[in-house]
Amino acid sequence: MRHDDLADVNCSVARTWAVVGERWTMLVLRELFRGRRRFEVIQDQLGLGRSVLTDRLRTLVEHGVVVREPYQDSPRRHEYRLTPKGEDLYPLLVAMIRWGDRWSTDGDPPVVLEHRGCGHEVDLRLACPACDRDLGRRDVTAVFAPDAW
Amino acid sequence: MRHDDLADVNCSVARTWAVVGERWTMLVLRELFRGRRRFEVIQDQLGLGRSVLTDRLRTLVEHGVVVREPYQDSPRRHEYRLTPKGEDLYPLLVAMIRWGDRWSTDGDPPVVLEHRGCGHEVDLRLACPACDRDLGRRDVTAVFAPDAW
DNA sequence: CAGTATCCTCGAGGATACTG
DNA sequence: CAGTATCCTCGAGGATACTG
Repeated sequence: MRHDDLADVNCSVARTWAVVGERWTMLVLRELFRGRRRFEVIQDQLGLGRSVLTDRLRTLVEHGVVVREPYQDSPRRHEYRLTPKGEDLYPLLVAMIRWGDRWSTDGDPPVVLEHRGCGHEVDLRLACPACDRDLGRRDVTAVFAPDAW
Repeated sequence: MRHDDLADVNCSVARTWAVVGERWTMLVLRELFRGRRRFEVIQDQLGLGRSVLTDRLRTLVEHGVVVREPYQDSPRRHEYRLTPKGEDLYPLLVAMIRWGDRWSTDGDPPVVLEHRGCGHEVDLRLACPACDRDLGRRDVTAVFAPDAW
């Protein structure tokens, strides 16, 4: 199965993977969440190939996760910003950061996500909006559609 | 940068990516979370190459995410199960499923995660354990270590 | 600065046959 | 059943030069 074919599969994991699963994509998104919006800044920070960055950004724009907008004329310059669909990837990014922080073996975590002001480390929780209760993994059932992969 | 080099970088996103970022890995984990533990079952379900599955499982074992355990003798057979470190990837999987469900354009979502019994769709929330409050993205500050990438 | 174009290499993964 | 071994192809990404 090719990478692009993942988008056509009836599986939420695979479809999300089709958008964010290519190499560098999550790192590019990390930069965008940090507020970095310029091609050159992101390329400098990550050190990936220029043509790769061009491709990743174009893919993100195609999927509606990022918009490319001019911020000056003559010469025309563009910047990249997250759409609401892109902002909604924040929990996914947080899940990755939290897991990496929790299980990386050596020393201090590279980044801590703090509740602004309060200073405590934020948590990611499974909850039921109806019962207004936190849930564990065993409290959750996955209900598959008949044609789900 | 090669895939394996991501593990050595001081970035929680990159380190997590070093474990789960290869193609098929998240799908293999999905199968394990569904309770499928046999090589043949997973290979049949996903249709990936046998040698690829061998490699992905070995990598997961090396990272301590999965254990390989005998479940019968003569002939010796093994099965794969998540360790606590692996179980802790559940929020990441849920984040992917929720995003895919929310933003995939066509028709019914392939899978819905329900609160067992209650039947409502579960939610993934950012919270502060100290204040016991739900947080939005703007309530969170990322504090980077001096040598963070 | 913000890209695009081109070239090159290496590795990823599919297919298949084989083993205990 | 649960893998390993081998072969082959294609694509991913690095490096570099070029453009407006």
